Amino acid sequence: MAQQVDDARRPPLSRDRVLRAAVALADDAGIDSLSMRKLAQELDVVPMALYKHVANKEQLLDGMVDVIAGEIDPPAHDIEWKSAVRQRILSARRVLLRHPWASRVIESRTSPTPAVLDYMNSIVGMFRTGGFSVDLTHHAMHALGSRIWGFSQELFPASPSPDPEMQAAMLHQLAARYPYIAEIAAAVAHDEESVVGSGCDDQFEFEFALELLLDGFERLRQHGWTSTNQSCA
Amino acid sequence: MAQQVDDARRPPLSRDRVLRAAVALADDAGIDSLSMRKLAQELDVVPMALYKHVANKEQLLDGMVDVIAGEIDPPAHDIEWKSAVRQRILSARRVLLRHPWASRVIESRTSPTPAVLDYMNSIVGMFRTGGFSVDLTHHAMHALGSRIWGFSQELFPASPSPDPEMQAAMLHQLAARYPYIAEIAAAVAHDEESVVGSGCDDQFEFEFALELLLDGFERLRQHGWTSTNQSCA
DNA sequence: AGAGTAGGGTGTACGCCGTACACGTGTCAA
DNA sequence: TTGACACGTGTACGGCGTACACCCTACTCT
Repeated sequence: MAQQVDDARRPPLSRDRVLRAAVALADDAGIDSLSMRKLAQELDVVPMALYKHVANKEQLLDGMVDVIAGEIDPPAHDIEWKSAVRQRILSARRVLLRHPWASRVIESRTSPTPAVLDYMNSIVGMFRTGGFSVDLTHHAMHALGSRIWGFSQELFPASPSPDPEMQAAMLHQLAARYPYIAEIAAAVAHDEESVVGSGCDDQFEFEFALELLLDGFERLRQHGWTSTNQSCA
Repeated sequence: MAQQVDDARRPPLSRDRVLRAAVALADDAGIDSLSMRKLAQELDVVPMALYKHVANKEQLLDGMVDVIAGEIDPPAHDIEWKSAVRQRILSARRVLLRHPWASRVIESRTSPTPAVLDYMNSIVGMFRTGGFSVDLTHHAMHALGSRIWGFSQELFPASPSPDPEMQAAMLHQLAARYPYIAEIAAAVAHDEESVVGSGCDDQFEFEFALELLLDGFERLRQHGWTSTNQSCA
């Protein structure tokens, strides 16, 4: 009876509802705030109830990755391999920008889920139908690494820039010990005056590296590269 | 008095001793087993004693990264930029292979420590003295991303391969849903018969991608690439 | 010589976390 | 009617990071 009253307020749990709530919570509050207890609270349920739908927290995270993998645009057909790959990867990137926690979670996964395999399989397929050997495709996939997901490791994760004066002072201090880094920081700071934003243009950086790799792949393919007969130049 | 007896058995704590013990513990037991409590136990000390030497666990991890950054070989001089960069990065890679936990910790750091800045500064310097513009150097650094540290994101982190029969069965099942992935898996499995190891040759994969990027940088430099005048081909 | 002070190890306690386990309770099949 | 099953509940355990109050020692200053 009491449960029925509850049921009126909240639909019954399901694996899907749990996963979607988890994604929403991570989006809103950050991945560090995602605990089984908080998630349960969000769903108006006692923590242990979740364990009827996911085996443990690891599997919850796996499921969350699956959910967002499903948000990536379906693969395009009938276009040349490079555009197809780029398009798919940039779509993945858009998804990951909507879910900033996802990159860290993807990195931490220890074995791929079906949705992840589907995604990777489709990209491998693009190389293969684009005329790449199994060998070269294999190494290209490794070379792409996490870039397949549309993110690259940020070395300095966008420090919040204080007022310009402060910034100039810090730059000066930086220059004493790290002259080369300071040089770049200065150039970036200067660019900012024309472009908006508080750091590097991440999208540009990402696409720059992606094109560099794709062009490299193309060149190797044209030269009939194989791993036993290396001629990178 | 009691403390003096203790002192005979264990030297006094220091930031350095704490950090080294933390690195050793992470090496031996894995980063997941590294807790302030376990570390304190290892040092024969009460957990809170650590907090006189590191502000909190985050700073402990920062310090650990600094320790291993110090293990990277010093930069070489008087050789062309590409060899210098490659050499330094491969040295970093060797360090990281000795400390398998380090890549995950590095990724999780939120602001760079001095030793990290030193390392990055030296690599930036190699590009600059090698004739790269500030602009191109900047983007090259981003393109390298975590590869600067000698690791790349592994998408499938080396699943433990069971007996060959089992493996063949799994491959067959894989082929039904993920034909392209299976194709690669089959090729890798075949290679294994001649080469030892239970998966891809990580070192080869790493160097393949590194050379691809370095060659790409070189080509852009020769063509006088700038970010406002893009001609990647 | 005595008082004061700073540095560094200790003990206790709090509020989080993931989750094992035993227990309802509602639904449906036999 | 009875039993099985699915699923939400309640309690409890052992771990975590760390705040805070406390010593005890060594050293400085008068």
